[in-house]
Amino acid sequence: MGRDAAAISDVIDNLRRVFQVINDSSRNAEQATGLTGPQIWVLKILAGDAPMRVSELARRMYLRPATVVGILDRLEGKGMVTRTRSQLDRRAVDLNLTDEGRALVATAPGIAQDMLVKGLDELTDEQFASVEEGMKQMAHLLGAEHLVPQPLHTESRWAKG
Amino acid sequence: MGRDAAAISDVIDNLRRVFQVINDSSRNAEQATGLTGPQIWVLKILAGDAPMRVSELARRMYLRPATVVGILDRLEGKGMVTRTRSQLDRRAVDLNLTDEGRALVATAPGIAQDMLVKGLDELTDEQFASVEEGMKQMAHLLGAEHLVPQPLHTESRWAKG
DNA sequence: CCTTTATTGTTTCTGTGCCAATTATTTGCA
DNA sequence: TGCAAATAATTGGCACAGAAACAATAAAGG
Repeated sequence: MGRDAAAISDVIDNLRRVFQVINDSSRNAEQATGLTGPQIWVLKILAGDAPMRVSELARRMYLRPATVVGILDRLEGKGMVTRTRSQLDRRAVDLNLTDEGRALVATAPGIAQDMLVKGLDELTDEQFASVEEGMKQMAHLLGAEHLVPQPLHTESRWAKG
Repeated sequence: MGRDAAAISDVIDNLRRVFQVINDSSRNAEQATGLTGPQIWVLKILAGDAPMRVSELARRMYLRPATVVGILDRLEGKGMVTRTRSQLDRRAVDLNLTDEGRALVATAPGIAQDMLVKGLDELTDEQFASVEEGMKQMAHLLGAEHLVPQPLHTESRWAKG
């Protein structure tokens, strides 16, 4: 192989660091609010567009309804969210924030993607160009350019060679 | 903000794609072998350096011992791995592959990190330089460059703004 | 109208991941 | 030597995440 193994290792280490920061960010939010990352995520979405149905929430989070049901159970148990059977469609459930939920989401810290957006915005043109090109290459060499981007969030099982 | 929102969005979409490919890769391996990503990962590590202790395995996977114990339980149940109490240090456990485990790991598909390494190796110098610089920037703007890189693998709870 | 089909939310099961506490053993120091 | 501290693996509890199966309800079609 032509390329320096150490340089490749550096690239992958940096990818790992990106993961780690986003994980840590989620954990910090957890410490600060007593809620987990996914739970805060739900509150943020509902704060923007309540009432909302379970299926729509799941769609926005790129998760299965079965998964968000569990998260909603815990949020409901903590008094952050209410479930109301819809009058129009009795299969559906309308999700709403309680006052407490609204209060919490107002103080919840920004999460990793916010940092990413803000950080990218503050780069010089030259720096940004290298990030832009680098990520494009990374996606390309994994044959991933054609994929519809999925969430920055799902549980990732990264196997390591 | 000075930067084009669409360009930022593209960068983040590509990061998402990288995640997705690695997730999908893990799932494919799962389909092909009947074992999960972490389980295959354990076999690959043991195939390279058996016997090995639980703590060393956990260290290499950047996971907690408590976590790999569960994975080992399932692998042992499937007859892929053996646990033997060490003679030298009776607290420790020596892990080994069974013949079946060795056979399986030989046929298990390469996983995402393998693709990443191979792909990086095949880039032109110019392409590689942009990936290298781009990832460095990405880690930097998350304030992550000082971190000891953690696993490309742990469960990631990515909150999304 | 009434049967078929689709949608909605839920439950159950498996497999991760973390932390905190426990047990057994070894090490190291007074 | 003897006892405290460190270490190795495990256990139990919680929170996600996916897949599969399910009941209730709605929509569509003959």
